[in-house]
Amino acid sequence: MRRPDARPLYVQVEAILNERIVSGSWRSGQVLPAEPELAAELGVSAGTLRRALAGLERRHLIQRRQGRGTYVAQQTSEQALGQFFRVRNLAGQPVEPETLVTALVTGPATEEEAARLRLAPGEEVHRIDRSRIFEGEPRIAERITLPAALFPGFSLPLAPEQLGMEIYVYYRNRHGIIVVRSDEKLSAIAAAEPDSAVLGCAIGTPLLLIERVTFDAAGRAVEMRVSRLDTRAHRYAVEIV
Amino acid sequence: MRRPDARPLYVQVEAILNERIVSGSWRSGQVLPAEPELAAELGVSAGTLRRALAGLERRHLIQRRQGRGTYVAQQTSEQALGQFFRVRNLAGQPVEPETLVTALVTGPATEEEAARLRLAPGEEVHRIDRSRIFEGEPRIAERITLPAALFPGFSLPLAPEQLGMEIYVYYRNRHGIIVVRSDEKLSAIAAAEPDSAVLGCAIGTPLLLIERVTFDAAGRAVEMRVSRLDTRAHRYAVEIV
DNA sequence: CAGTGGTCTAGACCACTTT
DNA sequence: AAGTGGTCTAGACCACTGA
Repeated sequence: MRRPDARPLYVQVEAILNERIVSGSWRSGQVLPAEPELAAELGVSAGTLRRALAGLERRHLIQRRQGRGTYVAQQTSEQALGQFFRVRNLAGQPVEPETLVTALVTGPATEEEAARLRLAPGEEVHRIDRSRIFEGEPRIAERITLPAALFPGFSLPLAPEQLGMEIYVYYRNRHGIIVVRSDEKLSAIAAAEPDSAVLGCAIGTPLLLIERVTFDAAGRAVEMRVSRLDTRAHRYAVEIV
Repeated sequence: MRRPDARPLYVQVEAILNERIVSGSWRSGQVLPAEPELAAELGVSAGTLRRALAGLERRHLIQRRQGRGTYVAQQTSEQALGQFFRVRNLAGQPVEPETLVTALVTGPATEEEAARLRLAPGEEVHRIDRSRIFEGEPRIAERITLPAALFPGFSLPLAPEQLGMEIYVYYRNRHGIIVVRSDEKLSAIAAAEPDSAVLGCAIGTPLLLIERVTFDAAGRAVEMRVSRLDTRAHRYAVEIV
């Protein structure tokens, strides 16, 4: 293989395969060609291909299973990937909260949303407000903002109470959006009026504020999420993962 | 090489090298034997050895430099490793605070310290209280607890105001303590009296609380750190790294 | 059983650093 | 120039999966 490109071969191969996944040539859940076959097609040795695949696996873009094959990653649930903090109980077990979607609207991005998501002023976004409920008690108030251009038709099937976030994950898989990185910012704030209503806490209660922007394998900002956590009870531990 | 051990060879090799670093056979900053030499000594191929070295490098236990050699990792400053959150200003630049050590005492571990650090009841610990100062304003109040057994003679040169934490890093390197992992717990609390005095904020101000236990390459709990961050100003972003 | 990914080896050559 | 780690190849064999 001629190499005017200065990057190592395995890096180039990784980029090629990354592109196939991101562009949708290879769909979520699809099985890749066997290693010798792929190596022949790309004109590299098996070892070089394997090194590229290892990189993709480390970034959770593919899943390799001995004896079965290599698959494009599927993000079937929120805890698989794209969830960057986790709540555990004091025994150390992960706790899965219920989710209640309280609003789902589409409109032009605010100034802050546009800046964080790198959108042009006035571009449309979908906004999802939801609360997350632990043992019957709402502990997290959350707003998710998505660029409408990346999730076409997203807001049409409006039935927030029932659907939870399944459609969101579905759209992500359909549109080649595979989350690989997020920028996070932490702080503590006092609960204001709307938060206190959702979380059932007094105004002024200290809340853990997590502001997160998430990027996909193509480098696009695909989600902005602002979470307010009521950690009063100290029955749970919040960790960043 | 005979293999009653079920683990892959490269995993075994990695464990052997890990042990040499942890036990102090290879000191911090020391250069390792060249790859062909090491491979011959261990009776494995160069490829297998390189795979083991890659694992150690991923865990930051060694540093490889093309043309020069492979070195045991050196944790010369706190930001190198062993610091698990980072403060940035709004331009995204990392901000390095000043450090003021306010107390340095040695005594028996509290119940909580013993539990977190996995110590027997009554074992001695060193306790360091310090505040971290950004642009002249104290923003973090922090207590570091170290098992005295791992840091012998640590408290002897008592000059808290001047020394900062250099001695601590020095001791870590000397005693084969290389930090590789930490458990973290996040929450928000209201500032109590002592915090408000250190941080110069009103009682009740929301503070970001980070409780962290750090482990070294040998799996020992080597540090417990409780940090209270005043994020009021919102001139900084806190991220977990 | 055939087909897959996982391990391990041996050797050639390249790129970087220091003497 | 000599020595180091980095890349790339080719091929043998092992371990797992599913028909």
